[in-house]
Amino acid sequence: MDTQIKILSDSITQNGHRLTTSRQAIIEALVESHGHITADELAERVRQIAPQVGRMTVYRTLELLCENGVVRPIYQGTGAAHYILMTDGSHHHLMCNRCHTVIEFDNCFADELEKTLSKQFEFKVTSHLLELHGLCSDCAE
Amino acid sequence: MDTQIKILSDSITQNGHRLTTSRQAIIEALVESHGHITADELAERVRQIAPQVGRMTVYRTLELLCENGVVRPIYQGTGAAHYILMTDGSHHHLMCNRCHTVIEFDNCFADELEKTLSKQFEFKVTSHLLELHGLCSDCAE
DNA sequence: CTCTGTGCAAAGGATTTGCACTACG
DNA sequence: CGTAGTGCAAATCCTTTGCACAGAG
Repeated sequence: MDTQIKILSDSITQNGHRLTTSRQAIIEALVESHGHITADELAERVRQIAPQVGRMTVYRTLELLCENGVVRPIYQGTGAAHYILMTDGSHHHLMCNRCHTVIEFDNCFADELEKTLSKQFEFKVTSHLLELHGLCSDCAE
Repeated sequence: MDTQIKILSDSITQNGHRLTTSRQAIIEALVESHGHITADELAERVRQIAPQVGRMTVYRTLELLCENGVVRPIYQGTGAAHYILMTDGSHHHLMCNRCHTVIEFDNCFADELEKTLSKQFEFKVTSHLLELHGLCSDCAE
């Protein structure tokens, strides 16, 4: 089984919720999309593998995954929330302030910082999101 | 003049836009709020110092400031976007996945990373947002 | 004067809620 | 069996748009 699917599924069962077939389909479609997707777009994808799943279930499942800290909604341009996967415990991207292009990158320098802050604020840190903002080469003219 | 107000104001004029009295009032109210505020809440505050300013102008000014990279909308809990100030070139906070409490902290370790990535992706990085996620002491039970 | 910015009202979307029904454990 | 989950439709809330007017340069 795909590691990400397992992490997302486990986050649901570990919090005392049921892993229904609808939720499984949603998780599967979400992982396949690699994130950066809106709830509606995800609902669309889910319908292709499980036509009976309604938009509402997608919204509610995403909310649940957000609570579990394995997914995070962000503003990417305008309008609807885009959901990104936090299953690796971190997510890093560059975002253009003008055209809202997103470029993901890998970097894991914040592990130590997580520990320090966990103690300082009595906060159980489980993941982080690092967004760098600026202008892409096109928008910088 | 307050440094943050100056940075926000300059971001408007430097991009060829006008610094009207409405925009000045919005910027002033935004800085006073210290960010983490919704557009509607900000409009409310603005009305207290400049009653003629409409909600629309607040939305449009915030959008402008986002384009300029000095403000960033984030999902903080549910519903409306919360706007945070990026006037220092960075913003760091902890956010609880359950109750959405936010704790800000200071840290500037990402400067070098900004330079590296700027070159690697031909991206003019001007600011960053680091969000650590997890559970606050209350929600961890 | 000209063109950007503003305000209103209405439109357009996205998200949430209420409720009866289904199905997992 | 009982409770958590689902789906629909409606409601609600947030954001955007169209347009005529005001104000800055």
